[in-house]
Amino acid sequence: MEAVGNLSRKEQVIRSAAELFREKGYAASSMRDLAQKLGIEAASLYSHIKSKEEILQLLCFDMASEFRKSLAEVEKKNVTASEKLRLGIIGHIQVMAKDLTASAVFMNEHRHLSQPYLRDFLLLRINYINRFKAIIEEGARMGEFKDTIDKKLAVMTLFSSLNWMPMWYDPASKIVPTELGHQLADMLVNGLKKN
Amino acid sequence: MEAVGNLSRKEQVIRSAAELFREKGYAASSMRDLAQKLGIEAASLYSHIKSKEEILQLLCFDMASEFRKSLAEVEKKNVTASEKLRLGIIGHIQVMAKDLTASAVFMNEHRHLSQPYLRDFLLLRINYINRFKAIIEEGARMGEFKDTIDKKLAVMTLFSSLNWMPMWYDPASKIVPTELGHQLADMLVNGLKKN
DNA sequence: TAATTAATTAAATTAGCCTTCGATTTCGGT
DNA sequence: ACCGAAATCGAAGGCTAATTTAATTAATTA
Repeated sequence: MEAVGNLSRKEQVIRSAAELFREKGYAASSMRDLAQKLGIEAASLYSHIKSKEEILQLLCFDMASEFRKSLAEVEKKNVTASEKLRLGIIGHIQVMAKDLTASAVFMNEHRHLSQPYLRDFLLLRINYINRFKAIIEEGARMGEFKDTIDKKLAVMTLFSSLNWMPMWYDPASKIVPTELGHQLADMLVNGLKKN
Repeated sequence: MEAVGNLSRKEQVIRSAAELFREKGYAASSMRDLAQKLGIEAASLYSHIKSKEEILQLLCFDMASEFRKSLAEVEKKNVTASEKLRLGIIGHIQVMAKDLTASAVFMNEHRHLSQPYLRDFLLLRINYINRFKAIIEEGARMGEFKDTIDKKLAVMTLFSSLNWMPMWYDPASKIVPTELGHQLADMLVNGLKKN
């Protein structure tokens, strides 16, 4: 078997699993459900993946890697904190938009990872959040943002807004991801700005 | 048995279940887990509740009812759209703060309701969202808010921010729910305002 | 064509699940 | 001390779960 058509069989399995996990949740999704989606028997899945959880691991850590790449690019730039925040938000949205299904799984199902994967995942996540928090703190120091606002509250509100996007955004909608990113950045960054 | 101490046995069951569902998710929580939390056998639970799902129903619809009550109060007031939105946000936060555990379950686990409960739940929810959307549209009409912003985007961003609060807010924190509501309302309403 | 590899399957394993049932214990009120 | 209701339990029924194993078919390579 080679990478026929577009997707290898393994990739097909993972993609179908992502859809299933998003719809029903990881714990409520059975390997039989998944097999049925692909028109094969549950046992056949195990030629392509090691376990149900391996699928979840691949989905979660691949998304995490994309997010980190995007943020690293933004951090390099030499711009104001407001602008850096804007770019970070737009980047985050674009990464999600590339795979809304995996994004939804990443966000809602990561807790079903077993140790030590769960711990690793949460460490990546807290690191990502803290880097956004650092940008907000810089903005406050530089006088761009109000300093009356609690920084943890600000960054958590930001991520809440971003992370729920895959739940309601319709890729067939008139508003394209880039435009969505800009509007979101407008709302969220302006909410932080002075005056 | 009467309403001894503070909580009836049934209320204890429901409260413990809420904690369990929040931690592990509904599908991954077993009735044995729940029984163990209470120091009894799984079979004993069925003297207090009809089924596992009944617990979820009670949690979800009780929260829904609280949210609706809060919003109805706000809608009565004769104030600007901005102020109405602020009050709506603060009310929503306060309802959640009264029971963070149930709020988290309400938000993340409602999809495991079976029909027709799921349908009813979603109808309540869309109604609630639309009433917030109406406030935002009023604000745009009255010139309080930018009209460049997509209304669906605005209201979804709002709810995303609000609904994730139970996931990160620490009730032992210095910032009290009322203050939290005010700060959140500041960030989110200012993000919508003109200029 | 023959050999090798990939993909699939049926069947079995092991384990857990929710729920029901009948019997038993607990306990406040009389 | 006794009654009745509430609470609990042990055992079992009936399912469904993830995964392993051994055997079979399909596809590719040489």
